[in-house]
Amino acid sequence: MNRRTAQDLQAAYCKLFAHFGPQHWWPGKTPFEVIVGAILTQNTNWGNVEKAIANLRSHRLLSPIKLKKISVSRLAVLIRPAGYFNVKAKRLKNFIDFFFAHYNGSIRAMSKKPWPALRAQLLSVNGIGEETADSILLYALNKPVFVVDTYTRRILSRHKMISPDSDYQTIQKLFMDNLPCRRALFNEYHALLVCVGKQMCRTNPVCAGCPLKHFRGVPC
DNA sequence: GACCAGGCACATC
DNA sequence: GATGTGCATGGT
Repeated sequence: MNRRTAQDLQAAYCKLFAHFGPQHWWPGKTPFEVIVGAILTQNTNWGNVEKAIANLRSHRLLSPIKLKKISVSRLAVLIRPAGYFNVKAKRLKNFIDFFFAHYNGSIRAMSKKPWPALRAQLLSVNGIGEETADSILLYALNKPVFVVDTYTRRILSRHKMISPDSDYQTIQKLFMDNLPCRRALFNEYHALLVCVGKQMCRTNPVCAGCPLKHFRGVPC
């Protein structure tokens, strides 16, 4: 653990939490719905994902067994609003196949697997990368794993806590080595980073009202 | 009409 | 190993 880094990460968290308050993530009704959302939200606005999930719900398809039975082409039509619908339909199906092959479609059974081993398994599924795997572990299965996304990288890079080309695991390790290993903290912190990231200007270095303004001597 | 959004896999060099 | 590209909708 690096004392300065730990202090900075904790200070940033406090600023974000004081400004935005609790985010109550992930916005999914069940662990399975969280997993579906994690795959559908890849490089996509969450609002579009909600439309796709609403379609699945209105057709009563938001269950492992129903998605197991549906064809990829019909699934693609239903998730169309989420974008990349052909790719994502295959990815959802890949996950479902994996889910039944290893855990008989049971969240409880999957959750019993030690998370480092489960993470490796998830990464072997075509269409599940590091962020999606970690989102599933943290938000669907309540494992103490930090999720790194575009916003996390952008914010830490701007405040000179990482170099812009740091890889996923380096950034994840920064958080996990320097914060208490608490699921609730990792959950809230990532949600808060997304929250501030959404309103952060990507070009203008000074954002009025940003809770991280001048954090570590950087305008915002 | 351009730009962007809570990535990932694959081809190419 | 690093870099580039395809995938696609909907909001601003």
